[in-house]
Amino acid sequence: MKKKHEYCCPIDATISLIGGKYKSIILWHLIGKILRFNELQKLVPCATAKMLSQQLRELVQDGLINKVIYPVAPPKTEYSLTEHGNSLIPVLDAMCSWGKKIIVTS
Amino acid sequence: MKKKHEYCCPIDATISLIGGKYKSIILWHLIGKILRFNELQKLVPCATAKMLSQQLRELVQDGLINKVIYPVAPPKTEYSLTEHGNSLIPVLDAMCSWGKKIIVTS
DNA sequence: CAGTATCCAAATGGATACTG
DNA sequence: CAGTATCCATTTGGATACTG
Repeated sequence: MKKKHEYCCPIDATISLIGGKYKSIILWHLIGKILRFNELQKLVPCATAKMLSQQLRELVQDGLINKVIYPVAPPKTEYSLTEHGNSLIPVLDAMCSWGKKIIVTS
Repeated sequence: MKKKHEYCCPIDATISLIGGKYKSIILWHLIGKILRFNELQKLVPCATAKMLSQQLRELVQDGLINKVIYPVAPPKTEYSLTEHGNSLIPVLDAMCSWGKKIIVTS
């Protein structure tokens, strides 16, 4: 997902940030919500814990989501969309609408 | 890009069809156009010929693009969006708009 | 022109076990 | 709870050479 060279087009830029296998799914679940790690695990059952934490880490690095760690026992973390992440909502909505159509069709 | 299990959400379904590294870029270039293989190669320089033909084949299989082979010498083929492919335009547009924004910002 | 074949390197992803 | 570490299998992707 990281590219050092220049993008060949705007779509390329978008894909390089949200093209990860589970990234758009994670972002979609975070729209208007604050979720903890195990809540995301339940919502994205197709991703293993390893994959989930990896993708979350990259999304944090790319400034699309916030991660807040509460220094309590047992550990508690919360993930939410940043402003930048919120700007993706139109993209996620379009993907979701199209996905719904092909699910009922198939 | 093929999944036998059920999708965990609509976004998942969309990703499984257009989540390939170059698929959305190819589709975007085909909006309102009919392009030949070598034209697509120039437009998507980040993809090798192998990758391009592979992704095109999958897109044809998934019913998103048409491939027309003209029985002439030298060989000539043309790729275009199907009706189903056209229904993706809102998704591609959203991805493109967002990509433009992050390119100027970065 | 429009690809395919082959070989190989790198990235991705899953299972299991473990930690603060 | 919220992860990380390790190992390993699969997938992806690039380079090069070749074909109808």
